[in-house]
Amino acid sequence: MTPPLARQILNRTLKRRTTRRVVPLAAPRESLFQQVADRIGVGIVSGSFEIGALIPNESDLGRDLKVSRTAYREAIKFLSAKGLVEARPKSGTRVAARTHWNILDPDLLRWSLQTASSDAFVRDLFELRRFIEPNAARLAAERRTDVQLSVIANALQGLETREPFSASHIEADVAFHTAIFDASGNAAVSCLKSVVVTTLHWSMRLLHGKSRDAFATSMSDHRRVYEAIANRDGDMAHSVMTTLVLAALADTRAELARRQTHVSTAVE
Amino acid sequence: MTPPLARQILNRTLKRRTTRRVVPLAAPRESLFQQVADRIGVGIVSGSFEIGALIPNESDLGRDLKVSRTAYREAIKFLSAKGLVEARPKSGTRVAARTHWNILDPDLLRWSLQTASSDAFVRDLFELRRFIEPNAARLAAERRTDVQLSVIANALQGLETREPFSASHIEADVAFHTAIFDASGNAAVSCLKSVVVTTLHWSMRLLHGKSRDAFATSMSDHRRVYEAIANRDGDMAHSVMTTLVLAALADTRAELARRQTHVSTAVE
DNA sequence: GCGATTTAAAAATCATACTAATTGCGACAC
DNA sequence: GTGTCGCAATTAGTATGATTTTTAAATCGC
Repeated sequence: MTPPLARQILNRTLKRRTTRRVVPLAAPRESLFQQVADRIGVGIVSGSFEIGALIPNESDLGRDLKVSRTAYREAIKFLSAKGLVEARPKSGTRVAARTHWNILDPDLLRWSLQTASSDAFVRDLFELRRFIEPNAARLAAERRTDVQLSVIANALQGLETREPFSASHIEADVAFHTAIFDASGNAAVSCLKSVVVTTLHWSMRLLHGKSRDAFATSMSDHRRVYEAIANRDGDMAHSVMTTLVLAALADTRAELARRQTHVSTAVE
Repeated sequence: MTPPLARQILNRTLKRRTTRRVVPLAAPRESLFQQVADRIGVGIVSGSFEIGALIPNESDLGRDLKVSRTAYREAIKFLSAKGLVEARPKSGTRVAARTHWNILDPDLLRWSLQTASSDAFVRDLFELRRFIEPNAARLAAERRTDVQLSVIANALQGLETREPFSASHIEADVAFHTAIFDASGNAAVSCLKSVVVTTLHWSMRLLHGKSRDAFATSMSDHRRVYEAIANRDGDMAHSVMTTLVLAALADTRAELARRQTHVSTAVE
């Protein structure tokens, strides 16, 4: 008895195979296995596939999705590399326990971003960011090269000139924080930049257009971080970045709480 | 022109396919694709495959390893999920740039552990650990349940009763640090436990049998961390854990420097 | 030279056959 | 009834060949 819910979700929109495939206009043409991996990945992260649930077996799912076993299996291997699924002969392929998930993996974070994430997960990621990013800023202040500094400077300029809450603004924001991680000179710390990028996207989406004075404060904080790094003042960089992260967290949590209240009120 | 070095390395010991496969006595019988993934993974992490180097193409490598294209391709997908390789038609499958590697992935860390890691990488991981683990200890102190505390207590007892530098001692050490991450109540932070585990293994391997007084200090630090968590004293947990990590880093770096000196002297 | 077109190499996908491992059930003994 | 052993069914794993798609590079035309 395969879970009908899962199958429905998978079935919904995935492109059907045609002998001569229609070229989607100006689409990047993601590979087939990757579409399958994305779909199942999102399904798992979003909770449509419950923990321990069976993923429809190779022949069934393959037939439903109109993809060959090869594509299906490669998707599964891709997911198993991220700890999302575990396959065993006879028993089948199951969604692994959450503790096995490599939730800091960039793909997983991207999938999380696509789903309504739990409040707890948002908190966890912001908490981690708070532990990491101020230290990354300190390292950047201590170790940056001039070239790296100029990359940060460029991003800051973009941040200050772009229309607030526009797509190009968030792009500049991502570039700014990414540049700091790159300048930290620590490959392991740099790996966590995707955590920050994810929280940035959350914040922007939630706070879209709200609190223009909070926005102004944030801009001035960004500039002060830049200046600390330019002056090679590690302590200052650490301190200002801490302020910046805490402010972002506070705004985000406040907005989440507000929505939560609205929902509860609406329900009651 | 395929890189002969890489092929030699891959060729060396991988089990040859036989119609009726010899059962390796008491071996867990890793799947074939996983053996291939491990082998290539170690090859990449260790630097035997240089960045940007071509990995022998499907038919060539498959023939050399005596595995089917299926197994080879699934291994490649597994590795690409960790950002180690990138495949493109016509140009082939290449080792991705280091910045694309997900070096915090448990498998990657395991592979790194199997190879002589660069001094810089050891430093990076210890640095990250220093940023994370004290904060994890603080969270554990603030949020632990009684059950979680008892797990930490058990590990501590193991740590204090086992023979120093024995296999079961390092096992208890890993259990202690792991239990603290589990008690932090933050899934994202918990994901980084493998970083700590890796540094623990490095330390133990390097310091095997040396500095018995440093060892005694470390034991008393562990106990103080436990007590802080038991007393729900977050600041204390943070502070003692910082001391503990810094001491471990100092010991490890001193030993690395000593060996480095010896090598240089020998060479000159 | 520069852009459009062709070409070829390699990965991607499909289909199918076969192998191996694991689980679960049922027979059997106690 | 309870436990153990062995068989059979199910499912993932492996192998192989054919075909399609993608893309880098070479070629051609201007």
